[in-house]
Amino acid sequence: MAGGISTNETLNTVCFISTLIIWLNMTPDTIKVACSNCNLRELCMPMGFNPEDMQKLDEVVATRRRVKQGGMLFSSGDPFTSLYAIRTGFFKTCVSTEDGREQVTGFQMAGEIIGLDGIVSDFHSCNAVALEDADVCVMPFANVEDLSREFPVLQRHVHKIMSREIVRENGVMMLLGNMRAEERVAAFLLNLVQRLHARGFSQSEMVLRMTREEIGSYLGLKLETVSRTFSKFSEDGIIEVKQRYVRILEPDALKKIFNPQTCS
Amino acid sequence: MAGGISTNETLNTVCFISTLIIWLNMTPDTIKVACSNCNLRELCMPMGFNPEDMQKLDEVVATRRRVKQGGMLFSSGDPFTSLYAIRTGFFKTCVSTEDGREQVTGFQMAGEIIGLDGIVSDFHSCNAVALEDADVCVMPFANVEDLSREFPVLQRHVHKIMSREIVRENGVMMLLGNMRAEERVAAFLLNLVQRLHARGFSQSEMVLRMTREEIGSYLGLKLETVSRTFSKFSEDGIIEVKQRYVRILEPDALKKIFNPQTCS
DNA sequence: AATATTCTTTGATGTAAGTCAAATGAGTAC
DNA sequence: GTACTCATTTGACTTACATCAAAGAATATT
Repeated sequence: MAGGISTNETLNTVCFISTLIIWLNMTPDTIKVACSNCNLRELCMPMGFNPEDMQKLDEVVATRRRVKQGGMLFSSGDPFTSLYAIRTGFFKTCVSTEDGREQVTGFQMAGEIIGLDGIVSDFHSCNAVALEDADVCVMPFANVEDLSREFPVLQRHVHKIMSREIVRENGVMMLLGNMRAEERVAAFLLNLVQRLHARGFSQSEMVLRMTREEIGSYLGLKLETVSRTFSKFSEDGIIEVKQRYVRILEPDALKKIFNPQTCS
Repeated sequence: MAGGISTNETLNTVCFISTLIIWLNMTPDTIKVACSNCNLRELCMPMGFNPEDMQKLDEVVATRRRVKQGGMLFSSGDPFTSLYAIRTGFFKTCVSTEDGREQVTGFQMAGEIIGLDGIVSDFHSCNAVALEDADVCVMPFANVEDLSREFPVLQRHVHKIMSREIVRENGVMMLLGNMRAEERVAAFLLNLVQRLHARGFSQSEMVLRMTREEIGSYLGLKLETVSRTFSKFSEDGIIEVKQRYVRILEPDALKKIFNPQTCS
């Protein structure tokens, strides 16, 4: 596999309306609480169900939950009960040591599943913090397991989600263990814009939802190093940066920094 | 959670005979190919089955496979078919970039499961290399999924194994992103000896199965730094090192280096 | 037993990223 | 509009670890 964060994850087309809903940040009340008519379905649920099975699948989601910016969806030590599918908003997950050092372990956006860390011990081992106002589907894990036994395609889907997280973390280990600052930052930007693009957003522009310090924590760098690397890329004409706004001017140059081999 | 690699994973007692079997490196022919009378059962299988269910569970394992030292159990790009339960031997898993940089993502020993990386894409994304002659149980993933639907306790077990791997990797991210060389090496030694102890080996002595370079790759350090850190710990009277042999003289000192808070 | 090979240790030196510090810019509360 | 606060940028300097190099052990090969 390509080292670091995968930059060629493919995804079924996400229809325009779901993009609109994300942009307009519609309140959950305006949308029926059911996977069967959720526009993010293809992101967090398996595909290829007949209508009646799809309705049974709606039982996975018990409720919705809103989390304000800065709020915690769950914290380290909380009893584990549910997985969460992000409908809108943006999260970070992080672990911390007793002496207060924090490591961001991931950034999650619409359609992604969080809470998998809690399964092994029945307690969460990391914090999930909303970096903007968010809306999640609460999926009690007991429901997930019950329905997984009934629907092999859901079972397979759950396994794939967990495996994908393992593979993603392998990539982060490669980043942290082997790559230089510029490679890490390039990989981070490419991965983020790729995931946003898969959700119907621009493939060249984005507004970062996290601080330089949070990016640095994720990448094993200090915030000053992240800032300097952004400035460097900007001076080289590879990206345009204005605070949280980032535009990728030369995607190939970024890919080349991240992985010199696969680019001409 | 404590940052880095967990150092207090508990485990049901592993009976003396399994230890003996590992030590004597008995050939698989001498042992019936069945989980129901496997001495490592409590490490890789769920507990609390009645005898008839246990026999059905034997169907998970299709065959055994031997891997010589230096041999590959699977490589990046191989089609994914099975998970593997290690019976004897010691593995490393690693990912690599096109330009040849390698990142060791884990070291696995008897009773541990490898191959989870292949589920998401139906292809393996890492290499599993035997660091000593090894013997594994081949568990076709189709069998695992079929039986998981039948036995909720197996389903839960599979989920826990995957979640455990995610949590372990979170800890490694903390190590790589936040910790200094001494902390990383201390965490590594404590984690390794703890897992060996859970398998009936000494809680203070071990013979490393990997090179300094492999340890360094796992910890995001160069082999010289690993060697120097070992020498430093040795000079400080914390450990005794003779090549691959390591004896922990002051476990509390090691714990204190890894995590200053939780020790007096 | 001799030789080659691979692994480990140790020293000398280099450097990428960290640390410290100060200025600037954005966002928010009053 | 002014005063805070918090995030970001940039510069000057430091440092932990990497790199380069060479010698010494252990293991494998002949």
